[in-house]
Amino acid sequence: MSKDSKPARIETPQAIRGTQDIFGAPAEAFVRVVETFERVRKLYRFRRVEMPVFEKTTVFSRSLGETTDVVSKEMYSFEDRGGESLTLRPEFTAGLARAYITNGWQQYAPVKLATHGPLFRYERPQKGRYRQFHQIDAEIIGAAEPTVDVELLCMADQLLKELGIADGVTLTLNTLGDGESREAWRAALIEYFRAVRAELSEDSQERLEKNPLRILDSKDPRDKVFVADAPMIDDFLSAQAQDFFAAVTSGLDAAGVAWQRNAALVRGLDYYRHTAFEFVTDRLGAQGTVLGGGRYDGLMESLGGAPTPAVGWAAGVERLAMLVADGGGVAEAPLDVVIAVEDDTLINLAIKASATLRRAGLSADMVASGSPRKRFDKAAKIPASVLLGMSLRDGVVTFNYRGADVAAVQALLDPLKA
RNA sequence: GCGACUGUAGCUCAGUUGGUUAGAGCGCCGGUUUGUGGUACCGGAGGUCGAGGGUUCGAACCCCUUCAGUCGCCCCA
Repeated sequence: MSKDSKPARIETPQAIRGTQDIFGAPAEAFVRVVETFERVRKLYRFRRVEMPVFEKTTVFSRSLGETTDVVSKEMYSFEDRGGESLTLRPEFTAGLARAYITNGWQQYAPVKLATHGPLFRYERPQKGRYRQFHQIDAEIIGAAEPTVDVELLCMADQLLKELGIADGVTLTLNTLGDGESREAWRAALIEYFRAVRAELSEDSQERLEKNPLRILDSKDPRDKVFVADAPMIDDFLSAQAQDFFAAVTSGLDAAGVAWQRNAALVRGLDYYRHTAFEFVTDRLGAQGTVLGGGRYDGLMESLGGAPTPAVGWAAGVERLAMLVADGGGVAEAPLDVVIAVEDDTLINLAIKASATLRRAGLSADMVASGSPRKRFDKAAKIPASVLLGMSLRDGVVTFNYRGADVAAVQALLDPLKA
């Protein structure tokens, strides 16, 4: 096309902020995470669920609490043509709870569920945080026993080990107690921090009103001074709550799952009870949590269902994939055979050879473009077990094999020359 | 929403106190070695220096605005 007849240049649309196009080694790491999750989840007999990526907004707003920042600013909500407010799912749990209720999954209770896929949050992107991101998710719904908390954590622990990233990751564990324990603790915390209010950071002064438990994991040194001596949940636990937590920790010990107590680990939402946990690392910058979850016995009621105990966790696939990639990574699988087509008259023969190899279960690719004399060198740069140069010499089709163990390939392809 | 840093070729990046026609490596295209060869050599295409405005005789470089990216804060279901 001449310069004169070139059409006016169209501006290429940009990708949406916070979305990613994953390709090559990072994509391999991504599927490694998902495939490992699928394998491990079957070992624990978690049942696969496929869920819609959007729900009525109320599914999330009721479960999260109408007034929180999370609901008001950080969800992708829109109206459909009928004027109904819909939201791209920002988490799995609420949708699974809705499905449990609307589909009558009580009949399967206690039921172990596993799913994975994209989630959407309207946030400023940074390392390990995207607007469209992906999680793997496991929930056990309809069981109140600490045994299932242990099983769920055990599965998470095995997953991280099988991904080969357990070394730099530690399980931090806490209990929020039952409803009364939690309320008593919360009241004590408010009283304690109110007394020193003026000396807290600006952010924490606001947290005192909106979300006092969050002061406990403030990063500001002005807050940390007081956090160290803040009331601990342990002083407010009922006997039953103590027993529950003891059963979880002793179960983890029995399963050989290492854990660390973190008395400052909290959840912002009111429906969380008892077990709360995060697997954390210092290798991902500010985003230290690799996998997190807890027991949410109060959630079902907030969606209009019968009181139903449940516990679950979710983990960011991108964050796990980054750890997998940092720890040696995952290369794209090398080819079995690469064919350099050094003469254009041999292209159909090469196509036939490729098809033969692939039908025999061998991966094959061919280099058939550009200067014929450079194709061999180009093919030689592609990692493959066998390199086959196809050329025409004095009118004779010549196959030249290089690499380790060419015999099997030769046996398949040499007959094609005739 | 706030802050810091960064935008130069398809990719990774140079580019001096502002001064001729903006460079390198890799990649891509073509050629040389008439060859059993992952090496080497020669040549070529490809850039409105993110965009817009300003200062200046002159801007990739200085100033303003804007867009985008990265990292952090807030938030973290």
